[in-house]
Amino acid sequence: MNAGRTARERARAELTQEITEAARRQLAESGAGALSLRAVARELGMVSSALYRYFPSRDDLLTALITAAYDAMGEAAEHAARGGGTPARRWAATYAAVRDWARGHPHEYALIYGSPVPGYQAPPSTIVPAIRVPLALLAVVREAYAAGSLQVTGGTPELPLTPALTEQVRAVAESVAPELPPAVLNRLLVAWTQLFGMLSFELFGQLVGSVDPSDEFFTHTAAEMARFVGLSPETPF
Amino acid sequence: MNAGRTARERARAELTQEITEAARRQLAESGAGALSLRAVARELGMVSSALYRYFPSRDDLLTALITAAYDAMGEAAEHAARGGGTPARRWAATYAAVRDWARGHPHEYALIYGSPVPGYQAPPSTIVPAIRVPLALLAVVREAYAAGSLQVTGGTPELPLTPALTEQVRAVAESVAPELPPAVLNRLLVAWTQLFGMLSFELFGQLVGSVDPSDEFFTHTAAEMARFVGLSPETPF
DNA sequence: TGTACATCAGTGAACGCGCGTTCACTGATGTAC
DNA sequence: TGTACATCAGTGAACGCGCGTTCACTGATGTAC
Repeated sequence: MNAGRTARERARAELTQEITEAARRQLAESGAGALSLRAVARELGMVSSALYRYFPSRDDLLTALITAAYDAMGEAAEHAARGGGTPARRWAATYAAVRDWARGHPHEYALIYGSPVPGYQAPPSTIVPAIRVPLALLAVVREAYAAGSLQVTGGTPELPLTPALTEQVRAVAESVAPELPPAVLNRLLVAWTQLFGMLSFELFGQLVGSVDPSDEFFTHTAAEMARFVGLSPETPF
Repeated sequence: MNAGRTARERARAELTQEITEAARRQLAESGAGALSLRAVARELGMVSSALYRYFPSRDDLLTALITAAYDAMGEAAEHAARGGGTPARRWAATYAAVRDWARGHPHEYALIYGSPVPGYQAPPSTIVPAIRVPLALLAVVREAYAAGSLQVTGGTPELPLTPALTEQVRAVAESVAPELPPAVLNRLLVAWTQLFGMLSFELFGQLVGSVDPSDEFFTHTAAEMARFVGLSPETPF
């Protein structure tokens, strides 16, 4: 029987959760600058050394936060990508979901897409949550491709990939979308980097004085990028 | 005569320069985490309080660094944009110059394009240096447009801007390129955000496991984006 | 050219602060017989 | 079911560290007459 063991373990699991939550809250409210083991302990009414029962070091707490942030954004993206309508519509919805999450959680966004935290090295376990957003976009493209509605060169005459780039992109495709032509996956990578460049510029204040507020710019660019990767606005799914 | 005044003032100017340089060096070598008034003073063999004769606070030193970083990158971009060849070639050269600078100065890049520094608010004086890169790209496009070699919709069928977006973009155009159609400037904004999204992803480690190293991807995307804004690869300038 | 005074650069000590981490400890929870 | 022991959570004090900023000061550089 593990009822006894469970009591202690349940408490442990709960408190681990509470610590992560408090840290997330502090990150969300005051930014990475205010995030520290001691501050988290203070918020929970514990002594700072007690946290070491749950996280062996500050970096492990950071990893938990980073993972949680990627997962939250990834989930929002996946949910939107699974929504209804044409592929172009779902593509745009995914863009919007990512932006909404980012604007709602600017400090968490900065933690994962801003400057690397000094002295911190993200462990490999963060890779899987980190690619949920691009995989959600990829899923939309794959379904359009499977349905035969994808315009492989996105309406633009072909600009051929070099052999080396083709090889690199093919290696990526192998593990995530073997059926997709490299040119398509390459364009998806371009769109992916554009999306987060646009978002970072908006959130980090780089757009002040140009397209700010950037709702219109964002929506239009989402549509433009949908077509760039080959999702034609006219094609119903 | 101001020889006397000059002696003191020259010393002052020199030391101000030395402080900025030491700070820049420390930022470049150890990142923003290691940057502090005290560390800079230490490197110069001064006592930390002495720096207050030159910078009223840490934030003013930060501003000097941010301005210097923007200017260095902007100068590299402008130089490349003024180079020879077709507009598409100069466009690509500008992309390459920006990337080279960023890779050569990752911590300075992170300072200006990464997460905002906690508690720091950039003063308006940083705007002018901050837009040197996009203005360099814009200059290339403007010349192509003036020469009549610009394909206004970049080879793709038109995706019309909404009235609100047109208005916003036109307002930007007014101050930097009144003759350019909003659609063109809008695409330039897309390219601009893509460029820095791609760069940040490369430098901040987001591309690990996909197109990394990203030389090929970067070069190809530069060409693709040149066409996206309407610079046809075939058109000599 | 010389003297009296004002300006300024740099010193050194101190302020109050917060940080991550270690360590010996108390007391509660769980386990084995 | 009851007792003896082991495990674990949380405490509180302390470690050594670095930070930005203030302040009264010394001594050098510059200025006015």
